[in-house]
Amino acid sequence: MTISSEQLARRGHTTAAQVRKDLSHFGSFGKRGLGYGVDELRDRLRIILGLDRVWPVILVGAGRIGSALFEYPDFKKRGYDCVAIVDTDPEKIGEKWGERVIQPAEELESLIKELRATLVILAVPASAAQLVAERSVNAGVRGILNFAPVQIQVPEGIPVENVNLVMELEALSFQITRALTTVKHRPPEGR
Amino acid sequence: MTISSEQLARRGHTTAAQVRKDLSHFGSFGKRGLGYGVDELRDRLRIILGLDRVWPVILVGAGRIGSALFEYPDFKKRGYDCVAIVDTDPEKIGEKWGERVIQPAEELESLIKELRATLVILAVPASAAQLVAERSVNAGVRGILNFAPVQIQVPEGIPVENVNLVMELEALSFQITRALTTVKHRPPEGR
DNA sequence: GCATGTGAATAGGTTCACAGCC
DNA sequence: GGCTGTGAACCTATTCACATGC
Repeated sequence: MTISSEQLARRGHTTAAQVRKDLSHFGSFGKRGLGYGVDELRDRLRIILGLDRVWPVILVGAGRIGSALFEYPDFKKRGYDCVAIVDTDPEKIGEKWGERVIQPAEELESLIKELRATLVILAVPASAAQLVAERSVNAGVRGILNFAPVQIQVPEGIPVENVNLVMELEALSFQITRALTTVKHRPPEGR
Repeated sequence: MTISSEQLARRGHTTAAQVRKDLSHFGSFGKRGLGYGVDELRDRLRIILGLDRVWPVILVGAGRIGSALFEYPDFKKRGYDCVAIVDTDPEKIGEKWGERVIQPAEELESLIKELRATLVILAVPASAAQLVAERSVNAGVRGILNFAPVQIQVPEGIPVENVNLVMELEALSFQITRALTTVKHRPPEGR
């Protein structure tokens, strides 16, 4: 089974040249005249993305966002293993989510170390995010997925990905507003 | 109260020159020798982002992601008004979330038209996302925030923002993996 | 004097177009 | 013949550096 850069481009809303350039950056694993072997491509990308191993993740914050994430269907399938959940709320501590029992937030550092967690998901209020991030990094975490609507400060070399609902909506309102303000289809100039 | 491009840059993890260039793209509203008036800057950005009006939003899917979004604290504050919630699950239809009653998904088109909704949030399974998107656009929606882990196809001119937990985690694993593979601090060459 | 706003210089990313290989 | 891989051309974005105006 094989797929061409052209077909990949259509699926990803991009161009064939772009697909080829991007892939070539990591080596050349297509077959000229044929395309890319789907299985080989999948396996190569798995390795490039670091998905050829299991990443132990700790979820901080057992609120609604936390539970939505925990239930996310592909989470485990894609190589991420939620090894612990912590929260500050005494009401929630001890509660069982699937296999996992919600633990007190004070345990964060020891859990990170014991379970060798490499990633944390911050599903906490904005006011708590910075402190939790610092504690996590000090305990040895290598990357942070931040759902709190604040820009957290971490040492260089620790990647942070931010997900912020309001900013996504703002991106939409901006584009819609701009479309209204701008000439619809600036005609190709001349001739 | 005034703030300099330098200060803004530090907060946004960027550079002063970048901040100035970006803002200058929309006009020049700083004071030389002083910086930017915080209030004026806020107001200008509100207008640029289209936040000087209320955007009626319909939430499609009353599962965990949907409820997390609905509870999101800044949602309303920032000018987004969730005017309706729909779901296909008969168990959920009729349930009350705050002021709103969950409505049957068949009503989607009529709700969009009646309530003049401009944005929809797709918090539905991947298998349903494309159809819901098409129905929404046909009914007049102007932008889509998609939480389903599929790339949806929409007519040109309809902005779509995607939020995909697994892809965010993959971005982290990629960066961590690459840091391990790459020279830590390629020394400045020469001398 | 100080920080903006902006051309000029630079770097980075995308598209073109075609040689190379299946 | 068909599609990849890749230099070269092109285009866009970032950085520099300084004239401008408070």
